[in-house]
Amino acid sequence: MNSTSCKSCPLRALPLFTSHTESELGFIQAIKRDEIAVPPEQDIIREGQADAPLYTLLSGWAFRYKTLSDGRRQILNFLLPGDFIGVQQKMGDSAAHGVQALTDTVLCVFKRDALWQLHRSEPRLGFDITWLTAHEESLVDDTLLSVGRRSAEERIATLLILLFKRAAAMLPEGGAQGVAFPLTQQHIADGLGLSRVHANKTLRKLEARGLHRIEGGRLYLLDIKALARLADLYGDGKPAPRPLI
Amino acid sequence: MNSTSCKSCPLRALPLFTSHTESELGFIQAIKRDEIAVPPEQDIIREGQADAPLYTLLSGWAFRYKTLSDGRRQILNFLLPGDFIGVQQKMGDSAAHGVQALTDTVLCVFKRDALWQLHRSEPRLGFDITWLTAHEESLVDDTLLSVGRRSAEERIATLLILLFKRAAAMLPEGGAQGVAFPLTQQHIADGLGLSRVHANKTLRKLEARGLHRIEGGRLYLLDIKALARLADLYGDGKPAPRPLI
DNA sequence: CGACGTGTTGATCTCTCTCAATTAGAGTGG
DNA sequence: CCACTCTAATTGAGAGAGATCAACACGTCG
Repeated sequence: MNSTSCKSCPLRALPLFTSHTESELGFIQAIKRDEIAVPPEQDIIREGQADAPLYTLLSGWAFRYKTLSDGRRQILNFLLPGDFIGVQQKMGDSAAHGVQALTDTVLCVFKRDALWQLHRSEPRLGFDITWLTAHEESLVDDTLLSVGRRSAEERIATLLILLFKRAAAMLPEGGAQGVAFPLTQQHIADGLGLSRVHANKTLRKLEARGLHRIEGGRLYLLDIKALARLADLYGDGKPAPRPLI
Repeated sequence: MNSTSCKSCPLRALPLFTSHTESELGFIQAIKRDEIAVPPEQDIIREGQADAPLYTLLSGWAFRYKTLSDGRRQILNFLLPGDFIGVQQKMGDSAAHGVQALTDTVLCVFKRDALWQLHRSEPRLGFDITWLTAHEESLVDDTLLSVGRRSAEERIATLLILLFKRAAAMLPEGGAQGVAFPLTQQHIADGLGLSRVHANKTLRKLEARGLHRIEGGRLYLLDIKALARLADLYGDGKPAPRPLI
């Protein structure tokens, strides 16, 4: 069901994406194996799964996670269209984390050794991928800072701002009238190292203060200044100016 | 002071490192700019620093960290010889995290655009680097799981085991008679999202139970089984077998 | 209509933080 | 060799953020 051609990939229209040469596009098309749809709740990669293929998220949301044997789950980061899935595992190795669809998703499937092929014959794409990988790491870094050092209120504020920005960046532009927001409170809790109950109480507290609103599967930021102050973010997530005392 | 030649790099002797062709070694040598020594406590890269070069840690320990404007600090991961420093930041961008030396360290310095040069002319090295980057991310993933979902005892047990393994892997082989361990309790606390006081109390509790000992800057694991049970690690960090209920 | 998942809310409980004070060790200078 | 200093490690006490437990509301779905 190799339906979409890479040349007409909808993601290419987004401002985030670098332009590709004909050769690069041709190469991508050549290593693309399939295109699959995955419904919400379903695992794209199971924890410990061996030899998972390489994917690209074409549409929908997903998340990476790890669990402990007694069921405690930590969401490592959320995946939006354009993100890679499965770069982490070395060839022939098993996955150290699971990946699960959050909404209805469509994925492009690549052979596992595509990564090496790509580095060899299209070094510029290879370079892009190491950069994307490094960038995904920086998202995890941000979450680790939150979970390790921010209070529940601060964590929620941080998550709302960062997810809003990522979701808004996928939009055609225009009205900051809220973005689609498919997370349940359980996902928020698991992403921030909180209990479901406490995540709920904190969300309600911020909502009552008029900082944001989540309704009908959409997220509206009503007081970005206040949220950013809570999150200790300056500008757009640039590192904070450090007072010397 | 370009003292060490890449050909005789001490790191190459380690079993962890893949062998390189003459061409690859020559290339690395060619982009290597310098070799510098950094004393403990000193920043290798400051948070927010623009245009930091690319480094490789030749000897000693370091760590990546982020701080909030009021001083709260989270250590993202620890760096041991062979690790890369500074791949995360895009060219011309500022560093999203700081890097600080933990012991006396020696670093190889590379031009910032070495990364692209390398991808273009030595794709196999480029591939290695994306894999190394992905691997570093998986270390952060592990820590995030700890900080988000493990109790203080479990976090400490996990950290001790994982650091022990990494440090031991650098050793010539032989006696598991403990490894050099340069972290203060403050570092442990900042790496696990705990307060210094609580990290201390938890360490003492585990030590009193005979699980480990830290003495004279060395770490000894006295009851790895018990530590691994606490950490919920099976074998060597493989994902836990999931009970279906 | 009952079952189920998600969201709410209140009442405890407890793990971890903060505050404070003390001890131990390493380094310095006289 | 000994006072003096500084930092890291300890330990106890009290406070608090967030967890757990328990009910209940609401919407969806078979």
